[in-house]
Amino acid sequence: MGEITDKPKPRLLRVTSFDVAAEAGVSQSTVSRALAGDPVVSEGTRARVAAAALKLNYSVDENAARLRTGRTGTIAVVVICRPDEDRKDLNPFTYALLGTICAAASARGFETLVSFQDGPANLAGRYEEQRKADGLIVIGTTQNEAAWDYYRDLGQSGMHWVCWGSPYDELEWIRSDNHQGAALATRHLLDAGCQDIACIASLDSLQRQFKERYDGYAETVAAAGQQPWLVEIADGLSRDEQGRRAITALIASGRKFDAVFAVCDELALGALRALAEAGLRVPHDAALIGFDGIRASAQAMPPLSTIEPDFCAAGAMLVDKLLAGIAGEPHGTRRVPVRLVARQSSARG
Amino acid sequence: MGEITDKPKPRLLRVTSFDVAAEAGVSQSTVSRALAGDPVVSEGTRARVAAAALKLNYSVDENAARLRTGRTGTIAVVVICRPDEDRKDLNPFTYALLGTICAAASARGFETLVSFQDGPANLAGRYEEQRKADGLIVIGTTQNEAAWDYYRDLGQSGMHWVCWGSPYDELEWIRSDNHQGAALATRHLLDAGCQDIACIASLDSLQRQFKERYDGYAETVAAAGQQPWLVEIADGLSRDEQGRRAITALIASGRKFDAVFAVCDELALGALRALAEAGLRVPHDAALIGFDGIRASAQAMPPLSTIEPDFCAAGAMLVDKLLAGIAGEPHGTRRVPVRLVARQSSARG
DNA sequence: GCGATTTGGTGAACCCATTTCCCAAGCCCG
DNA sequence: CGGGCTTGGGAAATGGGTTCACCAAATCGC
Repeated sequence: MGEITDKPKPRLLRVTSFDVAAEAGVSQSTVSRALAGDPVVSEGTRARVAAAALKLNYSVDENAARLRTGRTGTIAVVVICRPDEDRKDLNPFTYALLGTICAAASARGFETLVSFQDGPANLAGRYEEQRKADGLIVIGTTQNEAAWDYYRDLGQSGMHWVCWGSPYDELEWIRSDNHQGAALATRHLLDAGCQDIACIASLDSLQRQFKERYDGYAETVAAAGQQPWLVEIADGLSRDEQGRRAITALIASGRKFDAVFAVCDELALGALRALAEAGLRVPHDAALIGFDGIRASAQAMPPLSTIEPDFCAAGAMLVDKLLAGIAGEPHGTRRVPVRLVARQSSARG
Repeated sequence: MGEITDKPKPRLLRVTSFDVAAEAGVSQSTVSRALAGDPVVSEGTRARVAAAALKLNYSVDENAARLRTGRTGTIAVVVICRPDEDRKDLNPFTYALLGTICAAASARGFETLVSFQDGPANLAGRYEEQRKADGLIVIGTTQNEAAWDYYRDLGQSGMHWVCWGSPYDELEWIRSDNHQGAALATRHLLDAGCQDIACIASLDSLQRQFKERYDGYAETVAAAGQQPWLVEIADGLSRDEQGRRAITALIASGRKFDAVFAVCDELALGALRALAEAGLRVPHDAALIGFDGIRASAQAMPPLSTIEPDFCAAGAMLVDKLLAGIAGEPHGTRRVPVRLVARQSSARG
C-alpha cells in the first residue's frame, strides 16, 4: 500500500501535429497547412511533412478540427417513421434511399449520422445538430400536416436541410419524376393492349408523390381516349393491406378491368396477392405495374413490373442539393429520372 | 478614425457556458458540472444554471466536449457490402438490423455514424474512427477469408468493435440462435406431416450462420428417423438465384420431397418462384420455410413461413456488447432469440 | 471550542488543429 | 542598389467544455 503511487504517465496518448512538426523539422502550423493542401507551403516541405506524418502514423484529430472550424464534415440523415412503426420494418424504398445517400455523401467526403425519429418535433431536441452535422437530409414520409408546418420553420432557424418529397413547393425537396414515370407505366400498359386500366392511388395532398403519379396516369389514359379510373386507398393501414383492399373493392365494383397501375410497389405487391387469391391470373387476366423499384418487386411471383427511379442519382441529388445550400449556391435540380422495368406482371400477349 | 477601435464583438456567435455562468452568477466550471449532473453542485445552483441555460437557449458544444473528453457519444455502424453491390439493393435483413441498431443506440444516448464499405481494408483508412466514434459495429456479410483475418487484427489496435456473425469464435460477435431456429423450423415441418425434407444451405465455414442452421435441421430430422438431405447452393450468385437453382437441382435429382427448409428468406423466395414455375403448388405439393423474417416474406405469394430473430433484441445486444466492451465489462450474451412465424407456405393438411 | 471533515464552488490547465497576424528571405525592376 | 512584392513559415490566439487541484465556508466530533 505504498503511498508512492507513481503516476507513470499512463497515457501514451495521441501523436499530435507537434510531434509531426518536430519530426519534419518545421513548425506545427506548417504541418497543418501542408496537410490541408495550402498552396503556400512548398512542395519539398509538404513532402517532408507527409513523410513524417506517415512515419508517425499521424492523422488529424477530427474533434479538434471540428471545434476550430465549426465544420463537421458530417451530414445528418433523419428517417421519419411513425412511433408505432418497427424500425426493422420500414418501407424498403426508404432503406434503399438511405443507402444511396450514405454512398453519395461518402463519395463527397462526408460522414453520415443516421437517426430514426417519430417526427420533426424530436428534431428540435437535436437542434444542436448544427454542431453535430453541417446539414440535414430528411427522408421517410410524414403524413401529418402539423409536422410539415414544423419543417417550414426549420429552414428559418438557419439550419440547412433538404427533404425527400414534400407537399410544399417552397421547401428544398427532391423527388422522383412521378409524372413522367406514371406516363411511362400507363403507356406501357396501353401498348400491351390494355383497355380498362384502374389506378390504385391516393389524392391526399400530403401524399404529393401519389397525386403526381395519378395525374400522370390520368392524362395518359385520357389522351388515349379512355376514362381515368381511381381506386382510392384507405387510411391507416399498411401499404400491403391497402393494396389488397383496393383490389377487393375493384372486384366488388363489378366493373371489368384488364390492368392495374398501383402508385407504389408495396401497394402493387398487396394487389398481386389479392388478385391471385381472387383467382385472377397476372398478367393473363389483369396486367399489373407498380412504382418505386424496390427489391422485392423482382422477387414477386410473377415478377412485378415497375417504374424505378435512379436511386444513385436520388442519393447524389439530395446530398448535392444540401451541399449547395450550405455553400450558398443555387441548385435547381429536383426531379430524379425514372425508367420502366418491364417484367412478367405486365407481359401480355 | 479614433484609434479607440472598440471591439464591438462583431460575432454574435454561440452562447457559451461563460454566458450562462454570468447569467446564473456562478463560475463557468460550475455550469459545466451542473449540466453534467455532478452531485457536488447543490440543487439550488443546478436550478439557477438550468434556468439561465434555458433562457439563453444554451446547449453544450458537442465538439468542444468531444475534444476534451475524447469521447464522442457516437457509434460507427459499418455495413459491409461487395464493391459491385448496389447500395440500394442490400439484403433486407441487413437493413432491418441497421434500423434496430440505430434505434438501440439512440435509446442509450448514442448517435450512429453509418457507412457502407467494400470490406475491412477501407476501415483502415477510417482508423481514426477511434476519434470519430467510440466503437464500431460491423454488419453485412464478408465471404472473404482474408477480410476476416483482417478483422482479427482490428481488435488488437485498441479499437472496440462487435460484429454480426463471424467464422471465428474469438471475435466479439452476436448472431441468431441458428441452431434453435432451424430446429423449430424443421420440427414445424415434421409436425405438419412432412416426410422428405430437403435443406437448401451452404456448409462453407465462412458462412457459419448457414452451417449452424443446417446442423440444427440435420439433427432434428435425424432425431425423427429421417435422413438429412442437403442441397448445396452455388457460389457467386444472388441469394434469389441460388434458391431457384437449388430447386431446379432438387427436382432434377428425381428424388421425391414434400418440404424444403431454406436457410435464409431470400433463398426461400427464389425457391418459391422456382417451385411455382415447375408447377408445384406450395404448400400442397411441397411445404416451404425460410429463415430471417424479412419483410418480403410476409408479402410473398403464398406468404412465406419463416424463423424470425428478435430484431430489436439483436440491435440492442450489439450495442450493449459494444458498450460493455468499451466500459471494460464482460458481456456474455451472444445469441439472439428466434421465433417461428408460421404462414401459408407451410400450412399443410 | 478548536481541529477535522464535508459541502459548494473557483481557477486554470488541457484537448489539438486551424487560422490569423507577422516577419524573413528571395526576387524583380527601375 | 534600394523599395515593393511574393513566398515560406513561425508564434500565438482561438474555439468551448471538462476536470484536476485547491480553497473557503459550513458542519461535525468530543
